Amino acid sequence: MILTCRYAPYVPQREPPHAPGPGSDHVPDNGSVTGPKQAPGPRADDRPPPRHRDLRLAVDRASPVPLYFQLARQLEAAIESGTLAPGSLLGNEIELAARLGLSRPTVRQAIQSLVDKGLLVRRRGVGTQVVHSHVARPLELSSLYDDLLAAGQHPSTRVLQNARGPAPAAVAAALGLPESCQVAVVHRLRLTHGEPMAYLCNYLPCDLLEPATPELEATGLYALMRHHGITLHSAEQTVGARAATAEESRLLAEPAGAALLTMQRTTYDDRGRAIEFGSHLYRASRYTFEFRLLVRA
Amino acid sequence: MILTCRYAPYVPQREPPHAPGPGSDHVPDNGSVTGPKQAPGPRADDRPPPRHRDLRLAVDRASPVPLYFQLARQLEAAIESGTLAPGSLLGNEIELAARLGLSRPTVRQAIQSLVDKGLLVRRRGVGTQVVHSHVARPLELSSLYDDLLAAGQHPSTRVLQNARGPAPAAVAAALGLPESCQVAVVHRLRLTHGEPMAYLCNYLPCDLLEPATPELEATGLYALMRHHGITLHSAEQTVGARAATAEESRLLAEPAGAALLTMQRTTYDDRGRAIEFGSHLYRASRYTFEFRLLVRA
DNA sequence: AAGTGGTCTAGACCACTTT
DNA sequence: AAGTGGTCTAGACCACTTG
Repeated sequence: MILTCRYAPYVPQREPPHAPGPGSDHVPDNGSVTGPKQAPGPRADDRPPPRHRDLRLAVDRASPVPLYFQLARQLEAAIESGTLAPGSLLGNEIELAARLGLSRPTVRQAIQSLVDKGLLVRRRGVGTQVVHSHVARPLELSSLYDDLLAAGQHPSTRVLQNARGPAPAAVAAALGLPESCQVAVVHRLRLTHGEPMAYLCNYLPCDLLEPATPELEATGLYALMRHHGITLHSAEQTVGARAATAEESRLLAEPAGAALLTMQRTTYDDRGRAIEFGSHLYRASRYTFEFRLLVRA
Repeated sequence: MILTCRYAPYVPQREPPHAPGPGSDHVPDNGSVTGPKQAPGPRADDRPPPRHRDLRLAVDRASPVPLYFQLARQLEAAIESGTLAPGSLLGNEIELAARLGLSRPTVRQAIQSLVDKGLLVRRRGVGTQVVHSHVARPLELSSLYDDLLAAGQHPSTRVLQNARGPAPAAVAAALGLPESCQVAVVHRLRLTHGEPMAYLCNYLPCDLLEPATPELEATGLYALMRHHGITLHSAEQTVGARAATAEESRLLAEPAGAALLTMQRTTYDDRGRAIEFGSHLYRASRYTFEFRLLVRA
């Protein structure tokens, strides 16, 4: 997962016509007292980076996969495998294009997609190089959903409630529905290895989808919605923390008043309709939320 | 802020040559029991969307600002102001290009940047339309850093410790430094309106920067690093929750054992060097973390 | 069948960085 | 001065959606 903070393409020096000059692209400021989870590679130094002209690259024009995407995948694989070492230069775009028999814009599109992923860095007058620390991979795959369904976690779902009812005011507002409109109300307990992990309350407009309990127990809500032909587009999330109530601590098998990680989310489809509002509680003792933040200067 | 979950461009139907087909692009599955913060616009229906050919657009070729960026800004302004109503179609790219005297790729670049921001949606065979709910704006600006420094919050910083010391094992690992290497250790209390808000512990390689206490009290750590010529590139963050220790609750003026929001972060510069590790504690009673998630199908 | 976006080409000029 | 990425053009063909 990539959290892009702000957009601001290169702009020549005279005239600062819009906000995003240097000094306005922030990454949040954080910190406390526990340890990180893994060591990146050895510390990078400032030796002149090696060049790579001998990379084996080839595209298949008969394939239905877009050329730029084929190239991007090969470069990504080379970076992951270490063939393209961190810090090495990619060789200029024109040469790369010539070697592959592609046009420069196509090569640029491939490279740009990797820059967007944080695997490459482009510097004008210098070249394109592989980011030194390649910690990108593990984090790309991590997400709350993946964490819950991850291999070896043996996730399961217990449906506590699945009914139709009037939307609470806050939910109606989030979904853009009239007050007290009927919605599908789903309360679930998500377990891993049979242990409770999260308590999930979701609300869905009932003209869109009323999930069946067996479906809910067999899969995640999003997979279910996709299966019903809904195209997810975006979501707005708020993460916080609070102490568990008596009932919550009972449900989640936590001590009374334990710290819980909270998340509220409104999800939209590709037409911009709100299709779901969720209010979730995670056991902080077993759960964290990881992501990667990219600063686009 | 935009959290992009996964990349996978359009791929023709035969042959699923790589992972990201439908069904592999997930948004995390969340939820709990409080209310959302604001109502989006009225619920979108399925009326045929209006067309917009009468939008006033013009680019200035004498300006140093890239043409695609000028266009993107104008479109964004039109969306925000409501001139381009949610759901309205943009008119096809060719026509738009002709009207502006631009080439199609340039217009596409402008549109793509707004699609990346989540303001527009493109559908093949249909057209480009404005996302129905335009809640994007407020969330774009929100970030932990912005929240703390936001207008009206009167943020301030109290430096509790600013010294050089050996890196704890976990910190050394995160920064890619040898065990017990000397690092700059900074402990700060961040206040808003004179009230404690967060307790921030940061570690920096001392060959990079040793911040002066007055600097730390006058500004944020990132602004300070940028001021010293460091180019931020990316960060990896982990968000969680736990109960406060006795000392933490005292520092943050919270009751004993209160739930705190935790965040750990490693920041990298544009050469991939780890330039900072932070471990932060936020008062959950006053602080949440908001972001937007875009699903790229 | 018509209209849309998705991809691709083969050039071009400019701005920035380094030597 | 040389080399790099940043931007831009004017076309082209294809795949998908809708009527």
